[in-house]
Amino acid sequence: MNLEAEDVRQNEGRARELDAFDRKLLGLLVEDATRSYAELGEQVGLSAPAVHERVKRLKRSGAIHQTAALINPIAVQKTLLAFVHVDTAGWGKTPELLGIAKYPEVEEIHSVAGDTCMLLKVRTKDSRALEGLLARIYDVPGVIRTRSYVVLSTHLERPVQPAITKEWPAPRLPASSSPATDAKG
Amino acid sequence: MNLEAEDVRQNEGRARELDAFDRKLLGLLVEDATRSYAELGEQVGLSAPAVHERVKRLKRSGAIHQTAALINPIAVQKTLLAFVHVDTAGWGKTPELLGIAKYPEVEEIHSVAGDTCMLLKVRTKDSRALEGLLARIYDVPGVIRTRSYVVLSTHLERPVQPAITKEWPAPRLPASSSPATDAKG
DNA sequence: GCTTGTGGCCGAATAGGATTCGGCCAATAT
DNA sequence: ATATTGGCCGAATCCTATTCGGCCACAAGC
Repeated sequence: MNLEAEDVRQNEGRARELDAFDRKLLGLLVEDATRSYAELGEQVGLSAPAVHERVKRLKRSGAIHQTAALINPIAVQKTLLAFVHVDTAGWGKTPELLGIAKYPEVEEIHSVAGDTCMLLKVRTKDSRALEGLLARIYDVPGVIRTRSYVVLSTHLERPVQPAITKEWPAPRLPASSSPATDAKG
Repeated sequence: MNLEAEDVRQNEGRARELDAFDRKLLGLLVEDATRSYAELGEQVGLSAPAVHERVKRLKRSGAIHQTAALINPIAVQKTLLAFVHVDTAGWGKTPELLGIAKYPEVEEIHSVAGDTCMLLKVRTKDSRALEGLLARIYDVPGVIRTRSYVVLSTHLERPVQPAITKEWPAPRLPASSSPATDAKG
């Protein structure tokens, strides 16, 4: 789908605040992006064209940056998940390390504060492959050491959720109240 | 052939090996699940109905377990990403901790091997909210301590990739000290 | 070797949802 | 009070998903 040349108004950053409708739509689409506009409209109380318009805007503004099929790691032979902490000598070694993004086993690369410099999420076929990947990481100049946390079992793994907890219960008090997750209209 | 049993056939675990077509389709769909079957077919060299059939099978078998809209955390006010390591007293404290999954800020919960018991990926509005969440975690009986790694910047973050590195390059040998193995001019 | 059964592909036809189009209404600016 | 803008709705259109026969290749059986 190409944009009309006439109105090249790229209001990319122009995303005005999301309202309750947008939040709900995001929630539904994160859960299942194959829903029809008609069904979405039914859920939130809008017509299909109105929903279409909003979703288009959410995509245009970047609020939705991708619609992806999430695949079962087991099905593609990736049975080992690990988080790897990487310590580097000095600072600014980041660009070097980014080269490992070319391996499809690497899913995340973050710079973190704390006693480690970079944090990786990697998913490999087996421990042998993890070893191979670690070897590549050590090959990067400036890498001092790594610490790997191999995942034994995953209890929860989901995409970014649009909902936000408004009120955090006061600690220490075994509160009997509900978590009070999201805002609604 | 019992036709009346058409769809009751839950060959969930029956996923026979994925062939090259399936792999390619998975790759394309992870990248962008909104592509039409016609386009997918063009890319991999099959007709639209054939692709449809395969994708349906991939979903049925669980290879594709969800089709989701991936949203920009900034757009939903979640600017803080952190990984939290949780140490618990004893073993089997897991079920208790799973209760925090009710907070939409919690994206992942894993049991890991290493010097920590559980590993969480959490995304909150700000450090204040992270504090609130940590408080909830500490409220869980058996939680000894936590260590949080706050992400300063994310360089890569993507869903599970179907591709697998077939051959890991041999690690580079430390240059000077190598004996007379195979070095030549 | 030849036949039968099965799985998977294709092109064509149908059904269903995405997208477009006017028109209407409310809130804001003039 | 009136003009303007943004956003919604129902109806119409267009495109894509989905279905339907039929064809072909491969494997097991005679």
